[in-house]
Amino acid sequence: MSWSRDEPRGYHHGNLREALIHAALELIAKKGAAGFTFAEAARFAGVSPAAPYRHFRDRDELMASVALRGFEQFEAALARAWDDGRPDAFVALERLGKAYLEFARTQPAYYSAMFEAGVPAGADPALRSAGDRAFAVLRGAAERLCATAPPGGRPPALMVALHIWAMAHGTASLFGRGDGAQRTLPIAPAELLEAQVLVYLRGLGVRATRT
Amino acid sequence: MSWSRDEPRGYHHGNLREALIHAALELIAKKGAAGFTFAEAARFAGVSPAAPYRHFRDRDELMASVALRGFEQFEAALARAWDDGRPDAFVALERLGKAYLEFARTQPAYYSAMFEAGVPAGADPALRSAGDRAFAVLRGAAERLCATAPPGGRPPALMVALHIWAMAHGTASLFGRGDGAQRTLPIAPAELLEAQVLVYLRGLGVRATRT
DNA sequence: TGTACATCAGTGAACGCGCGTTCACTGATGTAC
DNA sequence: TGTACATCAGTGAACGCGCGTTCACTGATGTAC
Repeated sequence: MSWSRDEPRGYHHGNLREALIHAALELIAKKGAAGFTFAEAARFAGVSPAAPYRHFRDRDELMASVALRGFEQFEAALARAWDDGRPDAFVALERLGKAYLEFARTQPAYYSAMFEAGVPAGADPALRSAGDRAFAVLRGAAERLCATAPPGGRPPALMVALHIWAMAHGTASLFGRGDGAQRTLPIAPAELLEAQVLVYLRGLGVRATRT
Repeated sequence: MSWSRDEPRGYHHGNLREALIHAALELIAKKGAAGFTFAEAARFAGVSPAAPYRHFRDRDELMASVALRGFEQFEAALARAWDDGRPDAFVALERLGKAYLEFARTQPAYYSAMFEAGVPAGADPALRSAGDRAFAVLRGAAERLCATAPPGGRPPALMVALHIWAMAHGTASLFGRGDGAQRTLPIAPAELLEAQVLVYLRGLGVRATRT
């Protein structure tokens, strides 16, 4: 980790924008999305309190950049897990669900910047489209699943995608966050989500090819 | 609304504790759980900044009281909707889902104090048990639903209750919050949740008696 | 290759502000007799 | 019924603090010639 202040550097930081985003992540992870200030991010990055203004209009813009970065990482993680539905859609979907929870658990700072910090999702077009791209992975998975249903009885893929999103997000934010303060369960969140999705798929009438 | 400062009053407020909780709600609703301060709550209630210390140790304790109150209201709303499973468990469950979303939509301040504001759910025993009582309504509903399944094929009620909670919470926090900043949908959140729960119940193998 | 200069990232000092918290106090309420 | 007194909710002034934001500045980088 080369973002903290102990690295020697010259007058110019070199990559302050990046460093501030990392500082924000670190601070959000440590103290929650609420307790993180512009000045503190500057201090963490080892620059004067005026320096961040060269890169972000204000705290909100920095927060939006964190959320944007988060959506990009999130999309990458989900796409990697989905792996274009290999070897089949059901196995891949299970990986997708696990990856969703894994992201929420290991990257709580990103996750709360994306979904909880009150960043206006619709306002910033870049942020919106990054969110859309992440959702597109779920959407693609839903389409593949729906295509396995008998013709005539195919559920609408968009609806299925939204349902899967709601199940994953609900499970993640109620039970699967990395930052403690959560309910304890007699079962791991990943298993809870997996069972839930299996029941749901059976209800949809698509057949899992798994044993 | 008799909690704001314009009401004349004597030296003693009479019900400052209550007024501060209402002030907190109002401010959370207006500016989010993050942007609400102890001093502002005092100002809103029309008392000096030192007065709240007679009733709450600090901002966190006030926040926890808001969450506690929220869980009580939430439990009442859910219990009212469930109405002990009348006329049958499936009709009552649909009402329950609608009531869940309705609460999240119309009481976003309570909802975020309960689930998002970082109030340590496990720490305060009163808070924890209020949360448990609210969950017990879902749990009871799940038991009634599971009882309609053929013996031998009954799913575990606790799991079903957690699944329903995750679906409702996921739908509410992604799509159904009253404070804007949310994704827009081609379908109302309540319908989305209803469809999701119906698919899920079919997957469980319990039969809806509805047409 | 060297020099002059434009650009711009980061400085550091300064400011006003509102917050959290404390303190000795004041005035209302209720209770003992 | 009236008086004395204990209790305690709320006052208001005060404090130190960190934040957000501005400003004229300084020093590093890179480019034109």
